Amino acid sequence: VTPAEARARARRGDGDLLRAEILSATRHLLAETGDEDQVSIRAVCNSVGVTPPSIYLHFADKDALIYAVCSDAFAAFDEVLEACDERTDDPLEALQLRGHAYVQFGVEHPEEYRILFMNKQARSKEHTTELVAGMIAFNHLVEAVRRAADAGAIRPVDPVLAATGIWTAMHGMTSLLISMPAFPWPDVETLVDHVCATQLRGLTEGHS
Amino acid sequence: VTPAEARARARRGDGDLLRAEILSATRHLLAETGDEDQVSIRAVCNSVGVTPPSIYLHFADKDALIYAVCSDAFAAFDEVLEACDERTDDPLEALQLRGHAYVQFGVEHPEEYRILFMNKQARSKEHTTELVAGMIAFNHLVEAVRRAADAGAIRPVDPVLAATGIWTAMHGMTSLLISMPAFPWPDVETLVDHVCATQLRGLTEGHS
DNA sequence: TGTACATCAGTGAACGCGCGTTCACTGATGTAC
DNA sequence: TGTACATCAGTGAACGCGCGTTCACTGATGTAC
Repeated sequence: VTPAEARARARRGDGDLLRAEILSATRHLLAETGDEDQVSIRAVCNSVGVTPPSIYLHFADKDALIYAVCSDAFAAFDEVLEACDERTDDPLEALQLRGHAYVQFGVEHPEEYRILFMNKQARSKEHTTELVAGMIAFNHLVEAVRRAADAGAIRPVDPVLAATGIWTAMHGMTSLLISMPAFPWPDVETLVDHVCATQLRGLTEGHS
Repeated sequence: VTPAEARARARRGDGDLLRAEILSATRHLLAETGDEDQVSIRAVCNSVGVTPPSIYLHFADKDALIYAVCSDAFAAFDEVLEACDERTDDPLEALQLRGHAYVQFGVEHPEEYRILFMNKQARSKEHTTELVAGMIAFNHLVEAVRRAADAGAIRPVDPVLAATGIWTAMHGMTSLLISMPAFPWPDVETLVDHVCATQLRGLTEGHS
């Protein structure tokens, strides 16, 4: 990736520069290889142009490195989703926009998405922190659903249950698009439109 | 697991007995550890009470072993889903039953489900075969949707698109229940009911 | 202005580990004569 | 009925690999006097 030689040693107070470079290289490796298993300490070092032990000057261990990447990704994800609320005044349309943005983010950052949501087991110690970040994003969706319910746009269902349903439906498309690229998918936009529309129609039916 | 000593060498024509034992041990290891990465050739051998090279008398390589397990799981999965059609005459209820059965299978066989649908990359050469098995199961769902449409139970949507939507919605619940056990899930039955009902109501709306 | 010294950002080499796989073999089982 | 032999189910030991991590170190950078 990055030529392994380019890097010069940082100046005295600038040790943290390497930290940023390591994070960026890890992100790029994840995106390029599309496989968390290929993102080894050694591969990251090689791409930064540095030796393995130097990682440990900046991260406690490999988990801490991966976690830092994911935590950034989670924040970016939540930001993208929250931005949807600014793009419309119609709470129903806002939910639809969120759906599209969700799937799009996953498809564009498949390996980060995989780590965030398709991970096996927990990322041990940091697990709780990661879950908290996830709960914040999830609660934003619950609020968006509540706004739709308050506006009378959908039936007065339990917003948490409805949000869970919407989330799982969006995740289903996203994760399968990532995992099974060989499946004869319909056009992605068409699929997302259909699922969002069906989901929202199902939440609206019997009402206004 | 199985005591590593119990096994006696097979009789002359009974070499295939070991094959069955290996498959069964692999399945149990997957279920118990809940982690494909922990299912190594060595772990399987240890659990069967046999040495590593003997695996290669029965399987070309590790991929072939894992593939054999998955292929069995896929067949069992499809069978469970198809059985739902026998349990009712109402095509809409049949779809609902399929949904419940789908999620239940995944939750009860998380690691097989993970390998079948949450796998990273393809399982190389066998990939095509696996995809074919998946397509057969998927086409069964398409037919179930078509029956519902023909009976007038849902709007005359494109059955492939509708089936894809249903599949992704069921997969979304299943895979997240597997990946994120720490999330404060609502009662699983309630969730599945809600998502199935919403999905089907969305497909019915505007129609009878 | 010059020099001794502490600090800091990294390095080089090695550790132990478990993995999939291969190779030459062993020894019980059944068969041919 | 007895024995030589081919076959088959497995073994024991080793291979090379890449991994995360640790340890003692180096040498440039800045600071104190």
